[in-house]
Amino acid sequence: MPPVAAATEKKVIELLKRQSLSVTASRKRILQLFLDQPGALSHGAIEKKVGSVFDRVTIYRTLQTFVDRGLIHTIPSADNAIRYALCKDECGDGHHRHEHIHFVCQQCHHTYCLDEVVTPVIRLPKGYSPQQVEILVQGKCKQCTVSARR
Amino acid sequence: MPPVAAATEKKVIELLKRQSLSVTASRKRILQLFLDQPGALSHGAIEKKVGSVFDRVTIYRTLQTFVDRGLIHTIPSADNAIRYALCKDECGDGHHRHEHIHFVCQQCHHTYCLDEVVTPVIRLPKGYSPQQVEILVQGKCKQCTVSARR
DNA sequence: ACTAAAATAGCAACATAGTTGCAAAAATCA
DNA sequence: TGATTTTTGCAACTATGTTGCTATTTTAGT
Repeated sequence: MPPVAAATEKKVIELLKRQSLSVTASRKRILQLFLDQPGALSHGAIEKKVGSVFDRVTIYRTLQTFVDRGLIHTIPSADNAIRYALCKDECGDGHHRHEHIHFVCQQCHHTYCLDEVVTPVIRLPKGYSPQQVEILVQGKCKQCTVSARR
Repeated sequence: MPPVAAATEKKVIELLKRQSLSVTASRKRILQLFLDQPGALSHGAIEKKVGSVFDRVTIYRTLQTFVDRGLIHTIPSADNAIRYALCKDECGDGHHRHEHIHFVCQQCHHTYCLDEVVTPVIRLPKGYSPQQVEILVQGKCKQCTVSARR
């Protein structure tokens, strides 16, 4: 058995049905990509992984649908490439609840959701009404720190 | 006298010279844009403001130069449009020191640097070495909260 | 102030990212 | 299975960002 078990098709289909989404080849494939690895993916990365099996537009629309249904969430970035990552169960149709921070490795450029790190409460000046807080930490990830030590 | 005094050309030229940058029309104009208003600007917004006086490429390169010299900094976003804002004096050639958070208004889409709000220290799991922390708060800004009350 | 050297701007061409309308194909539901 | 609804693929388009090259401007030395 491989270290990271591949998501079974059954599981993927169940996830889609739970969101009352039609089960299509592109949705199955793209959702599986997210389940099979821990990090975040950009549209470009997905396009590379699935090759030319699906149209660019289909990928854009699939990602948008997943975001709308609360299956994945977007991660802001400083390099003009929006990344997407799986949501926890608390997210659903039309709403997202995320308390975790995002970590971007400056070496391997992977993006991680650090669920164990809770976003602190930010006190704003008068007049500003916060709705959502995004925390983006840049640095060196676990893997890259380890491999640098060798 | 207008409520917000326009940055004088003298001041702009001095700022550029302090960074040992050649004083050119585009640099003067773009730096002035930043000095004349409190918020952040995207490349697109700058392009609209300066009209077709300068080439798109020139604007890109000018912004990049300003970032390199520590005159302005980039603000990550969730909508794939990098914004730039003036730096404080502590930033310089090749390095940026920012402790403030960024606020994006979901109504008027302005981006503000809230210098009075200090970024909290984030404790990461083992293995992750943080280098820089970006905090992005979305919500309703002062202006929009006030005008909604009327 | 003039000139040579260095830096910058503009142009063209290209690459990537994202959107929209519409017709064809596929998925759902009865 | 067949009708209805949803999704896909295609074409075309807009926005965003980059690179190489040449012309122009700026700077610094005289």
